[in-house]
Formats: sequence, structure tokens, C-alpha cells
Amino acid sequence: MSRYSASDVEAKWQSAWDAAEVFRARRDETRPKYYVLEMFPYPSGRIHMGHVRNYTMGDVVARYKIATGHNVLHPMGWDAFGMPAENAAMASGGHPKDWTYSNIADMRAQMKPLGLSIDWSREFATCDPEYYGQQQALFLDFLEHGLVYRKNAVVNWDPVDMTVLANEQVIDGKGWRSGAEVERRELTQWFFRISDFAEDLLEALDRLDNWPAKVRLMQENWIGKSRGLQFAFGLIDGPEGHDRVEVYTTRPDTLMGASFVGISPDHPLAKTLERERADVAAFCADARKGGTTAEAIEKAEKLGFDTGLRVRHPFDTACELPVYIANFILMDYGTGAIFGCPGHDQRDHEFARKYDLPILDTFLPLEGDHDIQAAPYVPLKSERVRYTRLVAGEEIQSGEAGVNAAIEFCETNGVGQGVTKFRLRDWGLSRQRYWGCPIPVVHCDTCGVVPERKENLPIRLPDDVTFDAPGNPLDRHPTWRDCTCPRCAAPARRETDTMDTFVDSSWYYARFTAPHAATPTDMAEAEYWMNVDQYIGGIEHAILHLLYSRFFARAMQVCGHLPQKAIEPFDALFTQGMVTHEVYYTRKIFRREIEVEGKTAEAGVTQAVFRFPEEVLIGEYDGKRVGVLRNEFNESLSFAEKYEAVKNDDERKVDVIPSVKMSKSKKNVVDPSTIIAQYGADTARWFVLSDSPPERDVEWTASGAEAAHRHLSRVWRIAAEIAASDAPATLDDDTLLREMHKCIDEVTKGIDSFGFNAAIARLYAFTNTLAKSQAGQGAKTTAARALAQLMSPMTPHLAEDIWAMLGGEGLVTTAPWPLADPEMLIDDTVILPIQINGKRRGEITVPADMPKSEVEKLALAHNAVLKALDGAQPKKIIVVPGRIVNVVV
RNA sequence: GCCCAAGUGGCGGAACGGUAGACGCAGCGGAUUCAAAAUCCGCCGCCUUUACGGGUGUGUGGGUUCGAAUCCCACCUUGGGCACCA
Repeated sequence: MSRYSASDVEAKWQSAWDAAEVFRARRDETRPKYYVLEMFPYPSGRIHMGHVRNYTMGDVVARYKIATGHNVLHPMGWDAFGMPAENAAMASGGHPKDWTYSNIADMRAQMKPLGLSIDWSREFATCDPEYYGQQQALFLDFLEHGLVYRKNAVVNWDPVDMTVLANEQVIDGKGWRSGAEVERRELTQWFFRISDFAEDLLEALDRLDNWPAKVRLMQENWIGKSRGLQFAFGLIDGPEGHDRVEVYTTRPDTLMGASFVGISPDHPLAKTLERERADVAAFCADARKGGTTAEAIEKAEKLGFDTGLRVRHPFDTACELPVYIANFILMDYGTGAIFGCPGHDQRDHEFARKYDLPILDTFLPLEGDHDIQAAPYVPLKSERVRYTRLVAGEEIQSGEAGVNAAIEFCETNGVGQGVTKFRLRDWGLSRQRYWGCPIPVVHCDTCGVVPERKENLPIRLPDDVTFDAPGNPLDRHPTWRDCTCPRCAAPARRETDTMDTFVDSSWYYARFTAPHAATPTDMAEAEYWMNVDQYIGGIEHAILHLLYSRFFARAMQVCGHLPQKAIEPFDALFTQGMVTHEVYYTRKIFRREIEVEGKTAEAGVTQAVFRFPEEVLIGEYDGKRVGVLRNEFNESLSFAEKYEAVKNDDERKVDVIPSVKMSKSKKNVVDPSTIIAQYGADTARWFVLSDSPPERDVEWTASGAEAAHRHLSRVWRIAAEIAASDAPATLDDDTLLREMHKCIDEVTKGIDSFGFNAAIARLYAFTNTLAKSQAGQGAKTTAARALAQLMSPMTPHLAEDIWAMLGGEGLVTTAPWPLADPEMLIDDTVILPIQINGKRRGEITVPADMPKSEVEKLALAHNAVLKALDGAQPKKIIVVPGRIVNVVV
């Protein structure tokens, strides 16, 4: 009998699947459809273990659904636009297009050996003109339906690279590439009206029952609905055109504690003053410096500028409040203006102390006192308080009721109205980048901004561009910008901004239903295949990608590109954990002469040098995981001997940091291609699914991979032995077959509920049972075939091979999923543990259907019970049939 | 600061309110072998006991229950999300 050879087995069955076109998805109204999708990869050039885990999970679902009679759509594509391609072009002089397509070819070649059940005929990359042309068509439709518009917006501007930076690209207030101080600059940009859908996007979350609660909560917080009061302060002697300042507040009950009004440097009033007064202009210019990132904001000092203007308090016209321009007030939340209540807000309190403004309380704790001058009093949401300066309502209320009463009071007295605001802002999609989808509009001197004609799509990116200068290559292209106005035919200029790459991934799931349609989607195909039944990806996309996709599904529906039922495109979402690995490092010590108080001394600067797993040999020494460099030693030495030789040498001993996400910079990566070459794809697939629950991180270990491979070889060997044996007809078939049905039942439930690790544990146990079974040839063959079927979603190549060995009909991939016989799940006799006062003291074996009274009698006759009762009567006996007996004494 | 989740052997982790630790890793012992690899068999929470057994045990403290890893309350720790949001 030969041995299990993964490479032969895997190549053989992949060809068999290709030949039979088993993964080709075609519309078929006679079968229920099932659309399973993993978040498509960015073509960085190499696949990593995270990809393997993600696609394996999707593959398990897809293959299981095929076996249960579904018409499965399981596509793959490439999220191919984006900065890394441009960076590579700048660094090495190539073209982003070549870089991207060559990476795609490499990654496809690494992915195919995994044996995924993908319909490769539907593959596309978002940088294919066919795809982004349809995206441009979508943009034009959105424009026509008022779903996208142009406005001025404040952005992070890198003055050296002459480009807009995403918040993530601003580090310590400086551009990540140029190192230049980032400015806040106002640019005219395109925006999707996602905020128009805020209420619906929020409300619909409740119906996404098969999404993780965590993701729904994160989206809820991101959308950030709040209820408050919007009203105006009358401005005294303001500049022309300014007689009031509109303010939004979620705490109108603190209105009587107002001691100043603050406006954003970008507020219209501030801008008017800026034009008239140099001091205001100077302050505003200063305030606009610095990025818009969280860090930049955190560090920035809170500054105010007293404009000298005053407003009247709406409830006390004698009370006049100063108007400050403050650098911490955002123009794009609320009205860009606030009233400051130092008594009940930490930030306002600091501001008041700094600029010597009055600090007033409007309520105090129900019991006790609070020194409002020393610190603001900020009660918990549910905390009841004692109002001291009433806007309205009861003197004692909990926070929310107080706010509602205040809104009602203000409304009835003609001071503003209750409004609902969202944190969610419109989605700015303009990027001053080359490697993205061109925004299909034209700028005409007479007609203004004019949409491109659909028949001119796709507006293709030019290939002849250079990356040797900063800024957008499209801007400096000699001819690409030149065009004629679609409206008046006069010479005009193309928009050179491209779309945010999040746009590309916001509708790819829909495009997969008809990847080559002449319109963005084919409604008949979309009607059949949508929604995605199961979407699988990383938690890092919990907010933006998923929110944008939900918006796009709505917007596409408005434009007639998706059916009504696809308003929520992903029926079920699963967020899988990462693949982690230990980090290994040695040290490099730099010795330097330094001068301390006039004397020279030598100082060592230590730097960690990360090492790849294959560079080191790891073992245990003194109870700690440590290592040595692999090639430094004679193989005959024991690990302890090797380690002792280097343990006092910092530059040669290897230290181990506990497992973290695999990353190239830490060198704690294991290349899937290496593993596939060494053990085969099935081993990699089996390993990433076992051990940890799929939503949690899994630690890749060499010993774990070894064990996975050992197990698969064992399964193959057991199957081969059964196939070759001619054992007598029946010995103990019943035990094995019952075990088989239980295994079918549990593995099926495991796969159905994403309990892959539990399903795999069950398969291990069943393999052990099968290996030791005394059953006859027929039962063993039946059981081994069931094992092949149950393993086929996880290790499809191995499963095909043993299925064929055992005389299974056709491909195991398309064989109908085995059904558990309910009768075989119930045992004739059961072992009942006997508890005395809740502690296990013994057990009895009884027929499963024994009546309670009989079980009681048997339990009371048990030695341990007799001993515990010592002749007394039990207080109580609880018999849970098939489970347990508890005697209370 | 606000919101959320999770704490179980040396490790990853199982466990509809019903025998805690399935399954795997690591470890230990044995068989096979000239030897090794591979394979097979057994042991494996902690304390105690030669053994049978007994005690104890799911972050900490309380509660509900015949019975709690699981439900409730408080606390501790770790992880995640959000945050000049008015």
C-alpha cells in the first residue's frame, strides 16, 4: 500500500473538478440558490495565512451548500485600485497597472492550489476598464438622482506632495511620505449623500439578525443619532448679513448655565470677520493649521479668540454672552456653533477658566453638594438631579427626561425646535490620485460641471503617465484632460480626481451576479442571485466597507440597478479572526562613546533584529520558550546544549514574543505556498479551521501544522486499509454505525453554525472510533465514506481520494450530504450520574426509556446513596431522564 | 471619558442550567525496531493517598437554583470600538 501524497492527490482532483466544471454557477430555477462571498483581496502580490483562513471558511460553506443541493455562487475578484501600486511605481519606476496585474497573476497562481470551489469564470479586477466603466455609469446615475454632489470640504493637504491625505496617512501632523507639516485646506470635492440614509441605515440594523451584534453596534455608534434642540442667539450689532447665531445642543436643560458662544473658524460669521479684521484672520489661519486626525486634535491646545461681539440669551435678554472663535469647534457637526456651559462640561470648564468666564450651575446632585468652580458637574445619563436654574419642568428629573422637558418648553416658548442629528457625515469620494476610477465629469467654461455621456464610458486612465514628480499624474498629462463639453461641444477639461477605492468595493458583490453585463448589473441575474447569503471577512471592515456597501445597495436600488429585496445586500455576515504567530528576535548592539559630565563612557544601544520562523530553532529552557539560530550548530547537539552555548550572548540567543498578527515587519509570517509545498493544501485548510473558534484568532504553530498533516495521513491510511481489507461481514456494526450517525449530526450542526473547530474535534473523535472499530467490512466502508463526505468541505482533495478508494459514486463534492438517522442518535441504554446534594457520587446504567420511578428506586439502592442517607429518608429526588439523578439528603 | 466583549489545565480550546476539561498541542511511560523515522498502546487539572478513595477546582466576592463555567448583582483584569460630536 502506498502512502498519502498530498501533491499528487491535490493536483489530480483539482483537474477532475475543472473537467466537470462543478463550480460553474449558472442560473437554475429548479434549485435553491446560495451566494457565498469572502471579502475580495487587495493584490499585494502574495497571499498570506489570513487569506487562507478567510477563503477556507467560505469554501467550507460553499461546498457544504453544494452537497445539500444548492446552486452555489462562489466568486473571486481583486480590489485592485489604490495607493500601494502608485507607491511601487514611484519607488521602482514601473507602471501601477503592470504591477497590479502581475500581482494578480501571482496571487491567483498561489490561490488555485488551495482547491477552492470558485467559479473563476466570473473573476474581475476593479481596475479593469470594464468594471470601472460601469462604476462611472453608476456615478452618473447617482448624480442624476441627487445621490452625489459637489461641495467645499476641509481636507488634510500635503503641501510638498501636493495631494490630499487620508487621516491614516497623517502621522504626528506630518505627511507620511513627505514629512511636511499637513495643512487643512478647503477643496471642492464630490460627496455621496450617505447621510440622507442615516435613519434607514440605523433602523435597518435591527433586522440584520445574522450579523454579529458587535458589528451592528459599531455601525450604530458610527451613525451616532442624537436628539437635541436647535435655536438661535440674537447677535448684537453683528456685521451685515449676520443677526443671529444658530446653535445645536443635546443639553438644552443647561441653557441657563450658558456663559459664552463659540463658533468654528470655518463658520460664516468667522469668515466675514476674517475678511474685515487682520487679528481674526491671523487666528483663523493658525487654527486651520494641523491635521484633522484624532491625534492632531488630541494634542492641539484649545484656543479661543474673543471677537468682541455679543449675543442675547433667548430667555434673559438682559444677559449678554461673548462670542468666541474656537479651534475645537467643527463646522461639519451641528451648526458649527455651540453655547458653552462650563458648569456641566469638562471642555467648556477649562475654556472658561482660561478666558475667565463665569461658571454657573443649572443643576446639582440630588444629595450632597458639588463645587462647580473647581470641576464641572457631569451626571450619568440616568442620574436624577436637582435643578437650580430651571429651563423647564420638574425640579428633580433624570437626565433624559430633563432634556426632553427642556426641548418641549423651548418649543412652546418659540425658542428653537427639537431636532435629530447624526454623527454620520457625507462620504467624500474625491482623491487626487492616478490609480483609481476617474470621476466621469467635465469642466466647461460656459456650462460648468457637466456629466460625461454614458456612450463615452469608460473614461479610461491613460497609460502614458509619469510618477517622477509629486502631485496627480493626471493633472500634468499633456492631453488627457482635454475634451469637449458634452453639452455645448466647446473645448473643456476632464476632472482629474479619481474615486476613493472604497467605492470599488461597495458594489462588487452585485457585479459578480453578472460580471460582464453591459450595464452595472443585469436585473434578472441580480434578482436570481442576490442577496449574498453568507459574507465572510475581517472585523476591520466592520464599519466603513459594510456601511458603504449598505448605502450603495440602497442607492443602486433607487437607480434601478438592484431589486428591492437587495436593500440589505448581505443576509448573514461572519467576521473571522486573524492568524497569529510568535515573534522571534535577536539583538544587535551598537557600542558608542558618549560623554557624561566631562567623562567619556561607552554606551550600548540595543536594537531588536526580527527573525523568520525558519531561521530559528525554538525549544524550552528553564521553563521559558527561547531559541537559537538554526544554522549555527552541529545537529547532533541537544537543544539545551545549543542554547547554553549562546545564552549569555545577546546577539546570538533568540527571544520569543507571544503570538501577534502575522506581519512582514515582524517577520512572523508563514507563507501558505511553503506550507502547501510541504504538506499540501488540505493540511493548511484543516489547520486554520481547527483549534480556535473561527471568530477568534488562531495561532499558527509548526507543531500544529505537523499534527494536522499527521492526522490527514492517518485518515488516508485508515481508509486505504478498509478499502483493501476483506474482513468478515459483521462483528459489531451497531456501535460504529450509531457513532457515525451521531458524528453526521454533530458535524452538520457544527458547519451550519460556523462551529468549524468543534466539527473538526468531532471528526478526530470519529476517526479514532473507526480506527479501533471491530465492525465488519460493510459497516466500516459505510462509516469511512461518511467520514470522507463530512471532511470534504474542509479537506476536499483528501476526501475525493478516499471516496474514490472506497468505491463512492462520482465525486464526493457533488454527492448528496449524508443524513443522520434520528433513531440511531438515541442509545438503548444510558449511564446516569448519581449526585448527592449536587455532587457526583456514582453512576447507574439503565435502559433509556426506564420510567422515573424505576430510576429513583435504582438510585436509592446505590451504595453511595445508602451511605449518605444512613437510614434516613431523602428530602427530594430529581430525575432528569437521560441526564442525571440528584438526591437531596 | 463613553460603549461593547471576554476571563476554563503548561497551551489552543469543549461543554441545550445536569458527569467540567471533549478534541488537539506539549509532556510522561510502554510496544515495535539492530537503531532511528514512521506507527501503535497507555497516562496526563491541582492537593492528598502505596492503592481504593477523599478534598478542591472554570478571574474575585455575593445571589438565584435540587444542581451554575453557563443566569443575576458588584468588583478586578485583558481585548476591542468610539471620542474636541456640542
